Amino acid sequence: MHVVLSRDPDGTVRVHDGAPRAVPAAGLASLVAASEGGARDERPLPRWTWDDTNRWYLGLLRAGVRVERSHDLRLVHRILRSSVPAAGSALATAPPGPWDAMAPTPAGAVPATGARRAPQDDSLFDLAAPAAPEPAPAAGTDPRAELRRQEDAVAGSSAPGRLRLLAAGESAGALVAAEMHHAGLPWRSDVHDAILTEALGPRPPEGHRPARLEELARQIRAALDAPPSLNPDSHPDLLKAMQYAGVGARSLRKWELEKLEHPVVAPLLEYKNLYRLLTANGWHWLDEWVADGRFRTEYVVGGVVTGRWSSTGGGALQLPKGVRRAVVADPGWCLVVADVAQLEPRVLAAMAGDEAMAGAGREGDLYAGIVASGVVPTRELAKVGMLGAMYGGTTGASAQVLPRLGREYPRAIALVEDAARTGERGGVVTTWLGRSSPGPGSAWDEAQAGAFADDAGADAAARARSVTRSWGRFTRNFVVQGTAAEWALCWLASIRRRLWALGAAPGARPGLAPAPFADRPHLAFFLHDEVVVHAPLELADAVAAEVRAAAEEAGRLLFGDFPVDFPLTVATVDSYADAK
DNA sequence: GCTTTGTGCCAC
DNA sequence: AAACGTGGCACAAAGC
Repeated sequence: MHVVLSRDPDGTVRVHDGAPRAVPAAGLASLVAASEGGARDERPLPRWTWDDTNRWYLGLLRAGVRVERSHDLRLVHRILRSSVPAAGSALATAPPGPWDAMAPTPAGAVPATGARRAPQDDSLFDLAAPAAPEPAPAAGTDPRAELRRQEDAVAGSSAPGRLRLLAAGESAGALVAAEMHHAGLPWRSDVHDAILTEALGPRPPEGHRPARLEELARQIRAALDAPPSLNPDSHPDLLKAMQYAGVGARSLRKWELEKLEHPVVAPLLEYKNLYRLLTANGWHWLDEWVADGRFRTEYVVGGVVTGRWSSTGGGALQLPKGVRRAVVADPGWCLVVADVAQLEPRVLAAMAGDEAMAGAGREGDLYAGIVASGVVPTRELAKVGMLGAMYGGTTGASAQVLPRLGREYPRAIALVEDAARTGERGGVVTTWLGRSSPGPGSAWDEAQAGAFADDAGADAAARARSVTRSWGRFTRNFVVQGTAAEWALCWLASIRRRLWALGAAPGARPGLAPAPFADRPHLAFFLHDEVVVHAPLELADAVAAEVRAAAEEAGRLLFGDFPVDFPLTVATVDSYADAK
């Protein structure tokens, strides 16, 4: 079942399964493709087991080869290393080793794996450029030995079933991340340029402000009676000028400026807004991150402590709503955009076994369900109340409704309160599937020590209290955000498998995506509780149905028969901006 | 000159 | 309303 891949120093690949063998690097893609193609016989497909998904899989994808299942030793090691359910294992108790030090392989460091080369790759130009060498695995990392340690740690843990699911989900997530990097997010540079030009004026020469910003800078100076030398990009200078003009702002934050009444506020807010567009997603961004009609970022699986993904490159997880108009499906294709409604409170309800809260989400909108139960008068209060419960809010409306939520949903609220108390005590909390939080670290220790020192004053005690509560908010949120991330991993894994099973639509027009996705629906974007699938138009309805089925499957995988729903909003659109 | 820190805003 | 979780990123200012 597990087929472990390793690489000799000379690049030769060793394949460890029933019949261990060595293959030249150039032969790997065809070997993997042959194993994946053998689905017609009864044997299950191999679980490709490697030190790092990017290192192996990106090359395979560039050779047009997809795999069904994998096991990412680096990612699973990280989880098991600190997982409380596996705390007694040899893996968890060993001194730090090379698997702990391993960083993810950057996509740029991975060359295409041999075989199935596209014709244009054989050009003289290509021959003149030597292929990049394969990135070397870390010294002292024997993948077979590590796999055994991981299997032992899981089998001997207090929750083998859950940890096994987490390992499979994390590994599948790594496949999805590599595939989304490979396929890219469809991006229309011309549309993006039109958005920028409409808002800012035409692209200015390097080092110059766009016309609209220049005009707003002029208005800002006029409103402040400031000299032409005033640069609105300089916070200290601008604040000084505003003070001089008696504006009364303590900072340049948007929400603070919005409270003021002064002629400078309107042009300044618009300036900040457009300046942000220019610097974060302007022409430079377009030049750097979009090529051949695709935006390619690097997803970092488990890049957030809670298990959420992060990304590096282009700020992919912060794409402003305003530029999503540039995300447009290829001709003859569409985007199926799906997001989960109120994922985190639903996950909380299921973890806590809180049937009342799960029931509030039965008809769709969970916050509306809370209102319908008579707990709070408005949807807005239900929402801020639940968010406050999960984030640790202590002020305002959120704190006001918390007691009523606690009375109606004692199990759910107790779960997050317990997680907070554990964190405040310096303890570790664990998600539903077994990812544990880091310890509080030296800042927490030092704060407590400070409060007990002989010369401790009121401020030291206050600081200790603040650090303590802050860590409690972290662990409170960790269990919910982390379990939501686990649900999302299972959702993604299921979507990925189902999309491939749909196959190519007969007669569909090929898109611009590279093999193996040129004629198949594929995941193109993922944002915590939201996915974008790029699909041939003919398959839009089928894709939507599979994405919904995948959400049901994810709920069952995590929470079995517990009656909790994960309803989706699904939209089939030409542009991402048209979803919801 | 360089790197680090602070500010502020975007996403969920 | 602006305190209440997780991040990435760009820029200017501060520090070396």
